Amino acid sequence: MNDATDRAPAGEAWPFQEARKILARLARRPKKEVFFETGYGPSGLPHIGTFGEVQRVSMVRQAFRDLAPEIATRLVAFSDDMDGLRKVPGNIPNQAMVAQHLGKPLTSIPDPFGKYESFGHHNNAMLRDFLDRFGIEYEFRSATDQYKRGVFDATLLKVLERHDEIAAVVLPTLGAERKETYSPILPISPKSGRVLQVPLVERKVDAGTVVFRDEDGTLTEVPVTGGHVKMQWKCDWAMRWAAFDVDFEMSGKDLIDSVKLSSQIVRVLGGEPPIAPIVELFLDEKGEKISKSRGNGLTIEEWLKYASTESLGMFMFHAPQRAKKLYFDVIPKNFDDYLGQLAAYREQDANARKQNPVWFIHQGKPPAEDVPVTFGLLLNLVAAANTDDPKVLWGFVSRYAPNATPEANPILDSMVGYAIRYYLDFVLPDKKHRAPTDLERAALEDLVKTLAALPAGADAEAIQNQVYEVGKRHGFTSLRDWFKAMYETLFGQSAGPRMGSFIALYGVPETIALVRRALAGELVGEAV
RNA sequence: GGGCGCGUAGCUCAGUGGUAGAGCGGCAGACUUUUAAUCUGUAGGUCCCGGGUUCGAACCCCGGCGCGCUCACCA
Repeated sequence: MNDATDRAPAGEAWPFQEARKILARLARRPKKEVFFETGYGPSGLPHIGTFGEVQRVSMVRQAFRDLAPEIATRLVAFSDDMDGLRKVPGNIPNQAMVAQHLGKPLTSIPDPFGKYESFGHHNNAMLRDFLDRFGIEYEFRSATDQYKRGVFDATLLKVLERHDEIAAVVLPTLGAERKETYSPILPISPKSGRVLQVPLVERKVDAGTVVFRDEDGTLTEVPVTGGHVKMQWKCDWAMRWAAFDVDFEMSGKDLIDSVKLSSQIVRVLGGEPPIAPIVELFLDEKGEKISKSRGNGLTIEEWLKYASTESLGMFMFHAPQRAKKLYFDVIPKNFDDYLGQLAAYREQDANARKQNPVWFIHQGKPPAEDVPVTFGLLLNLVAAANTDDPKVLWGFVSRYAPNATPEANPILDSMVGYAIRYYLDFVLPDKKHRAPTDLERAALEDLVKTLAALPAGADAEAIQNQVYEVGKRHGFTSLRDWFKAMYETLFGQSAGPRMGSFIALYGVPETIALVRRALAGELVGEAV
């Protein structure tokens, strides 16, 4: 139907390669709309892997829209909020209350935070807030809602009908103990509300019901439709694939076996598995898996504190099938890679642009801003300039890029903000002001007088000369020591900016005040 | 045990069949009447090993070696 599937140029960006697989799937199963799914477990808050998955899927969607603009697409963020709670998370309030509801669907447990209709609703809200921050276009669906509204009913009845075939697929993968009680259908107790992992006593295909022993031992019959049962999770996944006819869903390497199993199950249900690429996991600095509970690696909040969403997108774009270390040092590199690609984009033709990461990151519409300095340079600059004031930092930036302004260069302006946060968190804590020696004290007092005597509007060069003269007058063996003394007593660092430029930007009266504070001993021990 | 990934400069890594690269670090220099920054130049590789395919292989195939992750209970 579409010869696009036949031309997959070597070296083409991976989202296009995935999109072509979707086109091939469509050729086998023609339909009007393509369904992209990302799934979310109920436990825990969104993390960097969550973001990576949804952003990467968006990139494939972007490529697909380019290949087949006539076909509608839908990206569904699906929350498995009907899952029974197994253990109480350690990071929530009201643990005792939640503990009373173990085994129940998350949407049947009161919100321990007291804000939402249920714990599940709370987690869903967190997830949506999270996704909304990135401007990613998606549609949210709740498992509880979909089960109850009967969206899955037809497929659930098919599961009931083909129960034994599904069990035959799953059983060989289970341990001996679990085999005894296994059923892909988990009834929800009408009495306790808990999701039960119990053997089914009877399956009534015609009636669409199952019979099981409830927790109190009484034989109970419930329909498989309308949210009275929940599917065991691998089957749940497969059932969803079948019910929605999902075309594309990515997953981490830890789910390789689950993808295989669910693919088999979806075939039993008469469906076809989606294109389901496996991506590698994120590793920390030492090459170990990033885990929320261990708190290693980098969180998404940390990344976004020091760099932009787009730079994170750059990280996510590159080689998803490769394990990547995610720790602080990779941020500047990805930021600068992003800026480099953004600059290159403007010079590229239409074909080259579609291989450029920024085309995917910005959904085909990257900004046109010219960013004259790199993030790496800014990080150096902010440490050298020794300031947390954006105006001062901008002053230094202007020396490199005379025409840049915060208004005309919003990306650069945001970089200034990120650099300052970096300064506050990494540079400032290491600052240690020391008291001046007698020699230095005399020179600093001289500096105050000299600066005060300067004509109004003295430029950086003139100030620099005067600072230098002060050093000469006070017999430093090397003038290097004089400047070093100023950095150590005024800034708490052994290195600093060119003094003339700094004073011109920072202000002569302000500098005098700073020196006086150093002389009075007010800076010693500050900002540790 | 199964699966997946990785192995390229001192470090971190790009590089999917066509002259081995970048950043950082090193060294030398320029500029700045300090430093940092900036700029220029430069050194540094058995592309893990062995075979194969090819006119041509870091890249594709086969076989090794090494490192790491992951699954096997639950989701």
